[in-house]
Amino acid sequence: MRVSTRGRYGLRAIVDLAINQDSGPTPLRVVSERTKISEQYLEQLFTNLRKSKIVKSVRGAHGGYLLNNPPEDIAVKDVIEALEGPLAPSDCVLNRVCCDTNSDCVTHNLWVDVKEKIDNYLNSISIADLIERYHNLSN
Amino acid sequence: MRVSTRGRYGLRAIVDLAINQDSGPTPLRVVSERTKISEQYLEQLFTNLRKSKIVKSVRGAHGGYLLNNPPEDIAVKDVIEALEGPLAPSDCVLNRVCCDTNSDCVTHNLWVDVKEKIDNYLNSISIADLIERYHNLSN
DNA sequence: ATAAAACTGATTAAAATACTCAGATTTAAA
DNA sequence: TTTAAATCTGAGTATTTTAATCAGTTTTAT
Repeated sequence: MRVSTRGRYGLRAIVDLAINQDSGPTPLRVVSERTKISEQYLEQLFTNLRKSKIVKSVRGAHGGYLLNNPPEDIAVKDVIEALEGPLAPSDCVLNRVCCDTNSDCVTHNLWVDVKEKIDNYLNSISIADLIERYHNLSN
Repeated sequence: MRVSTRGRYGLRAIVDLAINQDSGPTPLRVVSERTKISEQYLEQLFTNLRKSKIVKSVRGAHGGYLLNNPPEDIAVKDVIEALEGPLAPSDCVLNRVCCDTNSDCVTHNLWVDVKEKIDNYLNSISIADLIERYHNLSN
């Protein structure tokens, strides 16, 4: 039940962008320095984030990435799904094929419910929430 | 965010045992026939289930496995943890090392909270619940 | 004795993950 | 108009994890 590095690193990168969004587009070189995530891996992740409209890019010199929406309007779930696809504790949650018994599976609805719980929670937390909660800890 | 086949198969096997618990110890050969899970893979899984006291074994001819507690008292979480270890969306939930930035990580508490949500839910559902809900569907 | 079963530990094949590499394209600024 | 900084693209690779098998040994009812 792990979230892969794609999702975890990508989320940290988006938080980094959010914290520094006032100073114009941020190049991945800078995100990489601050987060210690390799620039080339970030490039791969940002391809997905751009296609999912989480970020927009500015090409060429002095370019970089910007959040497409204010941090309050970006849910953690949006970021994770952009990078990993739909969350599924079991494949059967997506394709309905649970097991090889040719009967309805006793555990199918459990996995559907688990997905729903996680989806709801990750959808209820925004990037702004993450940053705010983090700041409150230091008080 | 997937539960591996260990957890998913193991859970189905435990449900199978629960449904047939009145007829004495069930050999894995029979569980294998009913669930279509390979007997050898089941053996591997039941080693963990026995060590975690979810099941008890009866060795020798006419032996097999029995649930160690009534299905009402076995939580789905117990079974999954026996087979996969503690659930952790990110390793940092278990070992506290989140990222390479040498500062507290903005996302750490998110993963702690996600673990807690899933743990609580899986702990609230018993094997008896699974079976009951399944039967209610067929009405 | 024999057969049925649990038990043990090693090994292997396949899939997923976590990256890196080698460039091509775009664009601000010197 | 060259240069450098950046995004963009698609492939390639090494590692790790997962899923499963294999080859036995031990226990016990009949």
